[in-house]
Formats: sequence, C-alpha cells, structure tokens
Amino acid sequence: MGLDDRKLAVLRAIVEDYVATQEPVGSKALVERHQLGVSPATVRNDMAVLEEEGYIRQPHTSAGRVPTDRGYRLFVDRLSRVKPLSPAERRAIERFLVGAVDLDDVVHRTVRLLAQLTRQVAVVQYPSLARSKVRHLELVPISTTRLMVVMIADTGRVEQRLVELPAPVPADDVTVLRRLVNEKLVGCQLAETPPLVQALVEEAAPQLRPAMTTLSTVLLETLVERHEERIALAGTANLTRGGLLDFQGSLRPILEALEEEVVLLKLIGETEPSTTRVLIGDENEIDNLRAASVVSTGYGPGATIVGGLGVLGPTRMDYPGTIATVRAVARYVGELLAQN
Amino acid sequence: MGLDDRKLAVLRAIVEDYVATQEPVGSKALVERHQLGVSPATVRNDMAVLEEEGYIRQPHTSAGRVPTDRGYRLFVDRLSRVKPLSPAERRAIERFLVGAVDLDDVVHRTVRLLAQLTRQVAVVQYPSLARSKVRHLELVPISTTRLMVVMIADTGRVEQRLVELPAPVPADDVTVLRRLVNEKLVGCQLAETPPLVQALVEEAAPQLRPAMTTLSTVLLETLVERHEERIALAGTANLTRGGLLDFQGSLRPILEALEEEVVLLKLIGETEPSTTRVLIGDENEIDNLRAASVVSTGYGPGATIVGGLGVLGPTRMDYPGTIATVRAVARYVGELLAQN
DNA sequence: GCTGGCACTCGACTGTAGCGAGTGCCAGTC
DNA sequence: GACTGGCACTCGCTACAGTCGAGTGCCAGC
Repeated sequence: MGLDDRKLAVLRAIVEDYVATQEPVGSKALVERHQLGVSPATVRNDMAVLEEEGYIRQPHTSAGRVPTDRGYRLFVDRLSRVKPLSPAERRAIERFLVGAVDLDDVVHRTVRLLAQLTRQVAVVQYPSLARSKVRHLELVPISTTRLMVVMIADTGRVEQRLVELPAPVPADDVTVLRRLVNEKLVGCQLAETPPLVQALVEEAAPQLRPAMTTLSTVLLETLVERHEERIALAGTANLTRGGLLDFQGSLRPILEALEEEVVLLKLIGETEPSTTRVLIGDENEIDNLRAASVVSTGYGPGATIVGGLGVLGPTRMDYPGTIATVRAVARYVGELLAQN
Repeated sequence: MGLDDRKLAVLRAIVEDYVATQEPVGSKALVERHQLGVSPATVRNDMAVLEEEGYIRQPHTSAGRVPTDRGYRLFVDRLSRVKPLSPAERRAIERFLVGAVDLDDVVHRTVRLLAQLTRQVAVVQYPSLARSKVRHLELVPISTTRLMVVMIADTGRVEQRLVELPAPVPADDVTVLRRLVNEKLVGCQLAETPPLVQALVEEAAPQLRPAMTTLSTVLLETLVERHEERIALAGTANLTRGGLLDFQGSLRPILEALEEEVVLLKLIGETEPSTTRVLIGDENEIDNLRAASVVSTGYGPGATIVGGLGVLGPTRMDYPGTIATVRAVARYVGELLAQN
C-alpha cells in the first residue's frame, strides 16, 4: 500500500488529464503537462504500482493508462478539492430560480438548470410527501359517490386522488368530513399520520363511518406509502456527449434505468445525511448503471431535508466541478423553499 | 409518372423488406421473397423508374435500394392497409388500462403501453385544458395574502397555482370569491372563459375587486393560454434499437427535441381532424426530427378530442402496425375517459 | 414488354507493412 | 536506495493492395 505523495500526485494528474482529454494518458505526456519534477521513467514505475493496486489500468498493452472506478474513488475522497463556483455560475443559478411561481415551476427550473450547468443528466425529486407536513386537505364532491381529495403540503406540493365512496354522501356530511380531517391532520408529518388517521375513523359519527373508512384508506395508501414520490428529469441529450466512448457503446441500459422512477428514487432519494453522495461506476447497485456515476445530495428549507437531487454521467466526469454545482443548486433551492 | 401496378408492388415489397431486415434490398432478393411473377431484370428496370421518380435511392452504387421519405409516403397513402391488431395485443391493451385509479394513472399507463406495443418512443398529451370544461374551482387560503387555486376539469385533470394577493383577504371573502367563480365558470370550456372572467371582475363587490383582479389574471394566464399543457413520455430506450443505423448515427438531436415540451405538443397536439396523422422524415417541421417519423392521433371521450397521443421512431418503421396500435390505444383511452 | 446475359462498379473484407505511442526492464548515476 | 536514460518490445492504428460478390445498367433476343 505504499502510496507516497508522488504516486498520489500521479494519480491525480492521470484523472485530471483523462477527464479533460478523454484519452488514455501516457507517462511522457504526463510529465510535460504537470510539474511532477521527475522523469517519465519514474512516472512509469509509479504507474506500475498504481496499476497493481487497482487504481488505473491499460486499455491495451501499448496504450496509456485510464483510471478505474477505484481510482476515481480515491481521487474524489483524497485528492480533489471542491471547486468554488465561478461568479458566472452563481449568477446563472440565481437568475434561473428567481421568478418561479410554483413548486412545479421550481422543480422544473432546477432540473434544467442542473442539467445545463453540469452538462449531464439531472434528476430532481419532488419534496417527499413522507417528509412534508399537511397544510390543508380539501374534499371536492365530484358526484354524490365520488370525492376528489386534494392534499396541499407545506412544501407547496399538491397531490390529488379520486375516491369512490361506498354509498352516497350528502354535501353537509362532506363539510363535516373536511373539518374533521383538517382538524386532525393539518400540521402533521405524513409519516406519522397512520395512527391519527386510524383514530379519525374510530371517532367519526356512525353515519360518517363508511365514508371515513374509505377516505382514510386512500389517504394511507396513496399519500403515505412512499409510492407517490415524483421525479423530474432533464438533459438526457447530454448522454450523447463524448460520442459512444462513455457508457461502453450503448445508451440503452442507461435510458432504460432513467425511465424507472423507482430506480431514480433509489439513486437520489436515499440521502439520509445531508452530505453529498458520490457513487462511482461499479459502486452503483443498479446493474444498468454500472458504467455511470451519480452525484447527489438532499435539499430542503433550512436544515431539514425534504427531497434529493443530483446528476448522472459517465464515470469519466469532472467530479470536483459537479459536486460543487450540485451542492450549490441544492442550497439555492433550499433557500427558495424556505421563503414560503 | 407511369407507375403501373407492378411498380407499386415493387415499391411495397422494397418497403416491407427494408423495414424487416434493415438492409438495402436488391432485385434478386426481391423476386425470391415476393411473388412478383417477373425476373430480376424486369424488377431492375422498375427500380430504375422508381428511383428516377424519387421513391427509392441507392446508398452506394453497388448496393440495393432503400425507400426515400417520399417512398414511405406513397407506401402509407396507397400501398398499405392498416393491420388489424392481434388478439394478444387487444388483451394487452385492456389489461393495461383497467385498474387505473386516476387521470395521472391513465396517462402514465397509456404512454407505457404505447411504448411497449410499438417498441418506439411514445408521447401522450394530458387532456388539454382549453378543450376541457370546468368541473370545480377550489380556493384554498395558504395565508392571508396567498391563495392556492385548484381547478378540476371534467376530464379529471387537476391543475393548481399559487396566487399572491395584493392585499390581505379575510376568510369570509374567500368563501364569497369561491362561490362567485364557481357559479360563473363551472361547466364552461376554458377556451371560452375570457369574457366570463372579465365579467367576474366587473361584477365583484368593491372590496373584492383587487383580489378578483389578480385571481382572474392568474386564471387567464396559466389556465387558458395553453401553456399549461402537459406531456408524458416513455420508451426513449427504444431509440437505441437498430444500433446507430437509424437516425444517422446520433441520438442527440432526437433526445434534445424530446425534452422540449413545445416541440412535442406541436408534434402530437395539432390533431384537428380526428384522423391519424403520419409525418415522415423531412415532412417534419422540426429540424432535429428530420430523420424520424411520427404517427399521432387525437383521443377523447366519445367524438370530442381532448388531447393527442402518438409515437416517434425511425422513418424505417412498421407503419401499418404502428398506425393500428396508435388508433386502438386512442380508442380505448377515449372509452376509459367516457366512463367518468 | 419481358428476359437472360454480360460487363462494370464499388463496398466489404483480408492480409501485409510501417509507424508510433507507450511500456517494462536494466544498467548506470547521484 | 531512488531516480534516470536508453533500449527492445508490444500492439493498436492507418494505409494500401487485392479479392470477392452483391447489385446494377444495358443490350440483344424472344
């Protein structure tokens, strides 16, 4: 494990050059472009060690070296410093996000912004319902046996669902139902509502029981049990940058994975701690994404996290820049949400 | 212009073979695989004429022939008969669409179904607000100066928007506002509301004027002026079928176009007559899609059209099959909507 | 008007050769 | 002991020549 400082410097130089040029880098080019202070031969020896340790590899015998997933990992963990954003980027972020009228609008602008700045595929999760609080529940009678339930969360998210009632319910009863559910649920995290919803059914007047029961089922089913998470996506065209070199020739698996909301949620939704997460190539649990890297983080008003956002690109990615951008965008979005 | 029956038969055979094999088709192979009743030499003469007329072309001098956009056009217009769906396909459609709980659900299932059946990129427009009628308008106070407007259309579509009021409005006034807008607008096509909304402002009591004015602005701006059209997309991974042969090597322009909602709307939204529309390659107005074909149609409950749906694929596409599928899916979705 | 035959074209494939980037190793130097 | 210069070697890439064959256009004949 003898990785002295110079070997690390060599690895860093290889990663930087390869990310920039997209071509395997050789010992000679390396000493020319970086001030390593040693000869190519020495670098070659270092490279041999790095290769033995699994940080770099040779595509063919007579080619230069390319970082492995493990090499990128070391680079991200120990060799790179998060790049500060350029003023232009800061301005772009601000300009892009002011003027958003809506949560939908915020999410769409954010995902486009992220795709544009990182020149990669961007993914933004809508504020998770499980982590939001109920601001208001509206019941709109569609017919005597049909009710539209509209839930407005404190994050600005609005979710609706049609309910088929077991028996006709008069308008007055709907008013009562509305008052009851609002009294009980407004201000609660959705994750902690199940017992409350249960209580609602039990406390309801007899003639409201059946309606309240189906209502509570719908509330629990569609709003609480994850499922209703939503995702916005942008920048898929960026996958075609770098020709077919990245992603080993086929975009198919990537595009397939991007169509599965469940997969995307797994990718960016699991941001328990508020730090930025970087998944490099093989570290990814989803087989289709073994050739890709994901940089993601959580966002939310203040310190609370209500959702995740991130980008997906080739393992050959500008990690420092991408990480910085993802963080910055998440912070701005958080501030925006906090203003509500 | 002397295109006798046999020449048309030759063109049909070329299109069918090319679509099936993805390889330029030669005269010999043609007579072997189709009962044309003449020799290859004769077919060659016919081919020469077809080429002169611009229906087919040769990729290189020593290769077989490939249909041009114009050739596909003739094929679609005069040489193909819409294939009846297989029973398996019918069953798939039914199975896929029953059990949809929601408009969102219907649209998502539809777009996935379409992508799966045609093995192409599917696009479904949500029922257009302009063509829907207002079923209910709900005003939910978020704070004294903020109102959430929720519009429920008869198609099941729900749209919401946050309104900043110029001055605080007490809860009682909100109730009045709610009653007023509902009395006036429920049951109207959104396209014809502008004068009604205008009238609302003028008839409002003086203290409600300012609130009603901003409210009406929002209604007109976000709900009426198309803008708020929504689109669902699926099957982008299907673009990678057929290697890089289709789409002349780069998916980039296609993917870019698919990210622009405006472009997609233009593509499938303009279905004035209720017939199926086929746009082949160059006929497409969007430059990025010059290498693609689009098959689209309108759908809606009964005879009214409330939105469009369709698929996008390479010009080398199974037109008869695709057209049949698109039509069938549109019909099923229409029936489903009619049930509400 | 159709057909068989024939000369021709040209892309695809194969094999060979030269080039050059890049390596590993080794002996020599500080 | 660590670094360096030198050297032989590997091997992918490119260019070039040659062959093959699918496919064509044309023409004379039925």
